[in-house]
Amino acid sequence: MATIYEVSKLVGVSVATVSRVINGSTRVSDKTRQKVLSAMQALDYKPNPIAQSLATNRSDCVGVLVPEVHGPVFGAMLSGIEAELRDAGKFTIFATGHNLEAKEREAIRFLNTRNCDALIMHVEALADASIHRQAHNGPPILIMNRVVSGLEDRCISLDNEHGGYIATNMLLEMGHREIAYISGPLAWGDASDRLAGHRRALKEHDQKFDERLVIESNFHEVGGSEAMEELLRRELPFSAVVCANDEMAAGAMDTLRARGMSIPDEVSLVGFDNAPLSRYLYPKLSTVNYPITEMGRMAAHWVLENVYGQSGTAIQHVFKPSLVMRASAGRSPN
Amino acid sequence: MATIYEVSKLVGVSVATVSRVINGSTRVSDKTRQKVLSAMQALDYKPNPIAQSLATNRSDCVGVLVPEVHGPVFGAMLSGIEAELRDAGKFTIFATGHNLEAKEREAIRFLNTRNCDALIMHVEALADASIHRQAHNGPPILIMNRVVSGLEDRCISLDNEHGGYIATNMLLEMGHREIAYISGPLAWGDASDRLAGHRRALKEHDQKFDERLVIESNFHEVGGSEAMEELLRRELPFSAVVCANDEMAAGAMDTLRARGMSIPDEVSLVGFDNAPLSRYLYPKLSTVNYPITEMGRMAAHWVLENVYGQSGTAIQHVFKPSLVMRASAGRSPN
DNA sequence: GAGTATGATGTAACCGCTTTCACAGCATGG
DNA sequence: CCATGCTGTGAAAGCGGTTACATCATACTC
Repeated sequence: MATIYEVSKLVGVSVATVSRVINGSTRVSDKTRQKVLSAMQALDYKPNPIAQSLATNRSDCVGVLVPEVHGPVFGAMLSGIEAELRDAGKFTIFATGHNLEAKEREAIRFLNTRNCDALIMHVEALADASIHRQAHNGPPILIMNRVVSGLEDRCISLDNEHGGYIATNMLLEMGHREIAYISGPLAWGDASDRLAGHRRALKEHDQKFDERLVIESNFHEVGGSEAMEELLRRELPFSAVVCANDEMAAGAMDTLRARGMSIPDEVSLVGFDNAPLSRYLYPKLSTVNYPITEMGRMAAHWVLENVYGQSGTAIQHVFKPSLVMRASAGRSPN
Repeated sequence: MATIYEVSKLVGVSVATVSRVINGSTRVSDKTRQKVLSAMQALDYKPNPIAQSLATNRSDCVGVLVPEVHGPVFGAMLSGIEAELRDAGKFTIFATGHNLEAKEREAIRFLNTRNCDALIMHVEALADASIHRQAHNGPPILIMNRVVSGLEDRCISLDNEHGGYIATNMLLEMGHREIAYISGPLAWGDASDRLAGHRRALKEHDQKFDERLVIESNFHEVGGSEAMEELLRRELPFSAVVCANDEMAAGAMDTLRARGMSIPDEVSLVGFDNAPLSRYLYPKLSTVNYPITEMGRMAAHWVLENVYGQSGTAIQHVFKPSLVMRASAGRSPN
């Protein structure tokens, strides 16, 4: 690889001048700039990004911390981030945290050693305090799907309460009255917000909330399946079930089918996330769309603006979910 | 951040000695090493990886080029690669190529500018010649899911022919005789290899191959759906269908259901990939497992061994797919 | 005990680029 | 005609490490 010295030698100027051309500094005469540019071309010169990083203390790398790479949500998020950053010539480097505090902490340390210019993180287990610490010591951070108080302007999240609301509201408007709810772990903000939305919808329709129709589960397929079994065991009437994510809805659907219950004729089912799997279920799952790819793009935008000083669109911190109607939810049989 | 100079000053040795301690060189006395280590600890010193890269001409970054991040296959692959590399302290940085030649080329150039120590790439559109060129000019490369002649030792791939064989073989052993086949684009090696396996199985069971029972489609759900419609339109008898991937099987399943045909009682269905969606379909899809995560891990292993000189397991270049029996395939009704 | 191999450490060049500061040359204004 | 202010450029000092080579004890050989 040619170096900046060879370019400067070929043109007969100093490396400083070549550097100025590379970085688009205005303080170079047009004639010199042209000569430098053609020399760069002739030598097929490309600045060494490592050396640039060392000199400028920037790495052009953005670290992304996700629970998992595969899986519907995070893959889509990474995808949005990468697309946006690459357009801007920045590199995405990622690590997985598996929703375990130790792993998340370790992943952050790992990314920190790389001198990332910014960190975009989706952490579940890490305490707010740790996030604050990272925010104050390390590079700028952006937090996905979580609102950390005191760092609201660093958070990009979904209005989960609204999502829970529109799911239940739709069912109510279709005539359902007894609506069961399979929740995620209520210690997690998104799960409890979704449930809160559900409760608000009930309240607005003057339906009283019955705790016995709520099962706290784990966001996994098997959990959804077991939760549905538990619901049936309780022998309370219900004509619809809201699941706090699509995977649990898939499990619930399995259980209902095993019992020979028809969806949506006997029981309507609504999921949350609009994950790819929701389209493959039978019947296709009505669900709440989680615009995770756009949220990823937005995160990248934030970084481009606030870290790399590129001006762009206004930042949207809170995204609104919307309903996706498919076959699994219908009018109440009553 | 503390630098190596501060450490050396605190201990009263030269930076060379500190560097030797960092890099585990043996030529340091135990006493000195201890002093240096505790000074490093005291100052919370971490070597600057950028500076190390500049000095050693290594970046500790491995570039990964995938068609997409989301989607079942590539997410899982990335996942395997990342897990393995991170354990070794190496960074994964990725770019997407979208199976378009221009994008793939551009992604490689992009990764090249980052001085990756190695490239792991899953490219579909790029011609063999371009791959050879990259192999000879850039950093070491590893090619996933494709066998490039002359670079066989740089390829990690699935025995697609075998996969096609076991799918059809299983159906034959269950008594099926007329077996239709929905293929991917035959211009792609994996698609044509799978079909070849199908034909070999037929031949070994003395069944003649009927071209009219084969539809070339596009690996997408809608394509599978349309292909199934076309098959039905041809009004040839068949009791089973092999689909060259799970997505097309999902589409085919939709069509069959829309026609009121029961699976597997009237038609058995087999997919390929063992993608997550295969478990969500109803009935759950019998399919051929594609051990993509392990293949990703293996790719990472190769890099660790051949680029970073870590010794490890033997490299397996060709992976064997295996059958995953679920509900969508049963005995022939005849 | 002189000669020599060996092991621990220091010196300084180097990796490729950025950036501060100095300075020459030239136009401007009084 | 001289002080002044710009412009374009170069010299050189970093950025934070690694490493070839030199140096100096020390241990070993005979």
